[in-house]
Amino acid sequence: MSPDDYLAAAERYCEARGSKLTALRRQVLALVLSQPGVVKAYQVLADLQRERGAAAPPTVYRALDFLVEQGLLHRVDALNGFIVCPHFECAHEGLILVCERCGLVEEADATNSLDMLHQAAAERGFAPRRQNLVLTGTCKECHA
Amino acid sequence: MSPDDYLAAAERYCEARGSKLTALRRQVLALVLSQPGVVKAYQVLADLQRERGAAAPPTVYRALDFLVEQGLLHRVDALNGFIVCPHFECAHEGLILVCERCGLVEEADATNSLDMLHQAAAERGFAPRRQNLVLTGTCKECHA
DNA sequence: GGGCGTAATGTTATACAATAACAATCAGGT
DNA sequence: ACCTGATTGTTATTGTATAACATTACGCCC
Ligand SMILES: [Zn+2]
Ligand SMILES: [Zn+2]
Ligand SMILES: [Zn+2]
Ligand SMILES: [Zn+2]
Repeated sequence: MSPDDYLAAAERYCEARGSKLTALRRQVLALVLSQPGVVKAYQVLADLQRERGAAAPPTVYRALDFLVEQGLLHRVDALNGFIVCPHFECAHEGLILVCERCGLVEEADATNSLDMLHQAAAERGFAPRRQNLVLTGTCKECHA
Repeated sequence: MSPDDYLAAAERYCEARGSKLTALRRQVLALVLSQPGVVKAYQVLADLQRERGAAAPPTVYRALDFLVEQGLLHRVDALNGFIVCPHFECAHEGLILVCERCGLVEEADATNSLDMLHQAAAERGFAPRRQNLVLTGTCKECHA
């Protein structure tokens, strides 16, 4: 899906769920889309400053928080960064794979596998609400 | 296991695997042990400064990195913090449960469940080396 | 013991990440 | 026009982590 298509789909998605994808938020989303892999907040900030002239950290953090809230982005704690969710429409549980050789970051839809984890948590009386699962290793391309 | 017993076991463990648990590293480990739940680097730094008079961030970060490397601590990315591993002796895959009500952080040994995740990753040609898995929710005590 | 190489620690400075607090603006409803 | 709540702007600060280089401690060979 091209960035433009993604943006259009995101518009419709927010419209449908009653949240407002404002010009600023849309611009931030476009900036994230314009880069491959994981994107850092301060990188977005720098890009935004190039396009707008002035911007401060809260501006970009608020927009990123909104986008994560809507499910358009996922935050990757292990990297202090964000990735675009390729299938925000359908409810899903994310599993993030990080290649330590080439830096590739991809999202695997591992909904089934995660049931096991939730079960393991439930055995200890723990009720999970959200998750942040990262596997670090080597991707397909980088296998020695 | 008491902190003293833990420290003694850690000594033997490092000895056995040929790594050096120096006085500084041992002191940092003791400081982490002295606190419940998740511990932040700058908290350890403050404690260390109280005991030693002077210390800088690299000192505590290097010690923490060593302890994580040895498997005595786990880093919890989602919290920018560290927890003591209660069973560093046996190889295991960690799953960290974080209660958003009371702040409790515990480690569940979910080795079996994780096979599924690794399998999901393998299907994409990805070879996981290490992981950081966090579930956020409510613990047994905090269920409304 | 003296010299040597490596690992560990000390020191200073800086980079990177995130939020607090408050002001100004915008958009929709009455 | 007026009110209200959401969004954005602005300034300042706090928190997290590492770079770069100096110094010290330790094991080993001679
Ligand atoms: Zn996703
Ligand atoms: Zn790779
Ligand atoms: Zn553990
Ligand atoms: Zn709790």
